[in-house]
Amino acid sequence: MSVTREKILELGEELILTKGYNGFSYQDISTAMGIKNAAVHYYFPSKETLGTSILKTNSQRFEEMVENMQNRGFDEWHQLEAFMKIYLKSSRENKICIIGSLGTDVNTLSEPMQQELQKMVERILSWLADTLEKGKQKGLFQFRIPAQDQAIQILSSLVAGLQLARVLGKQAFKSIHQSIWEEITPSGANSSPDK
Amino acid sequence: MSVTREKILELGEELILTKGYNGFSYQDISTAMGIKNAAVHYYFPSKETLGTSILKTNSQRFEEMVENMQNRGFDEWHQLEAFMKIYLKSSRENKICIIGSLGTDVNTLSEPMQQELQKMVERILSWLADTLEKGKQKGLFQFRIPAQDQAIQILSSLVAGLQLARVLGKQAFKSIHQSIWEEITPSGANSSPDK
DNA sequence: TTGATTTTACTTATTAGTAAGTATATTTGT
DNA sequence: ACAAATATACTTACTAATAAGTAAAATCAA
Repeated sequence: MSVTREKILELGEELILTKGYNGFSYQDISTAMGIKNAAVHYYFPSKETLGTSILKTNSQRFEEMVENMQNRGFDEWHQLEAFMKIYLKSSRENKICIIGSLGTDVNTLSEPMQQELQKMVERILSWLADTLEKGKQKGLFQFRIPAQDQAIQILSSLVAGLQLARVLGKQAFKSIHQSIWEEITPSGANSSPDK
Repeated sequence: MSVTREKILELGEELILTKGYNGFSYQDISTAMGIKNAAVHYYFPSKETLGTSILKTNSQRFEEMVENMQNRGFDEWHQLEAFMKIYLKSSRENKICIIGSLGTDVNTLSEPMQQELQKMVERILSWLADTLEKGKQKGLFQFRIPAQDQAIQILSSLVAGLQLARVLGKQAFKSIHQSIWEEITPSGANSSPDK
């Protein structure tokens, strides 16, 4: 597709992750790209269509990652590691997660955006629960509560971890990242999460 | 103080928790109260002063709650229960936590607001870590990681739990609430968190 | 009547969004 | 092959609405 369109999507996403959905405008995008705001409207007639497209792009990226990992035969441990690495990268870049960002603004979003967001979160959670369950059966993970609950628990920690880290400093996220890993990894053994 | 001022603070807080800081305007407040927007500016000359006041009110409320509980001789278990009940109430009312809300918008906030937010989060975390540590020594709680890390872990779960619940439904928060309690409560024993 | 409170009536800036025009490719009919 | 038609990718130049914020006048309460 158009390189301009892709750049707008990219920038729009970055703005959601740094300033929040209601904290950025088409002007932010157009001036950053050296184009006019009407050009942004050309590709995305309304902010809602942009927001929905950004959500769909995210879902697609997630789907591709999962498919790719499964094709390459990643075990559940390495799949979870890859998932958590996304959040580590966000922390490094001082960004939050799109779920946490839009979770704050959800009441101000259009129905289509709300539905797209819900679909995305449900899909991630179902993959996460599934991965945890399978990994547990293989002895890669340990946890006592139902896999679905453990999945919600982990996702929450990651999502708010990034938000807290922006207030308290990056160490806060590192602590959360480590705690998650220590909790579900069989007693202290295993190789460290980072290689 | 003035009842109008108090009402503005209350409404402003509610708007932050439902629509986000960048998702509400002075118009929202004034029309809801049946006054003119200039009247809101009379009490809070700028949105920043309103935001900062809301944060300070929150901190104060937290401080009063803690002091009150300690005066009444609440043990650590009941103190944590009371703290978590704040979040249960928010979930019931479909509100998120001010930390999560402003955590999303932090980059668009003025320095004074950012600092006030940081102070508040640090204070809550230090109380939580302290309460967890003391409770652990009394055998009320169990956990393996450092109390400070456990505190961050719990706060993150609560904060994002509310955000996820708004997308997925209230059951999501209940699951998180229960998971936290199950994790730090000595093996299944103890009375249920809700009475 | 004095001070606190609130309204009236603005301003300035920014927002999302649009209508109409333009330059450059790309396609199509002959 | 060449011109006409058309689609693509924008810009120019707006609008209507809303944002935060202000100055001055009016009202109210002691």
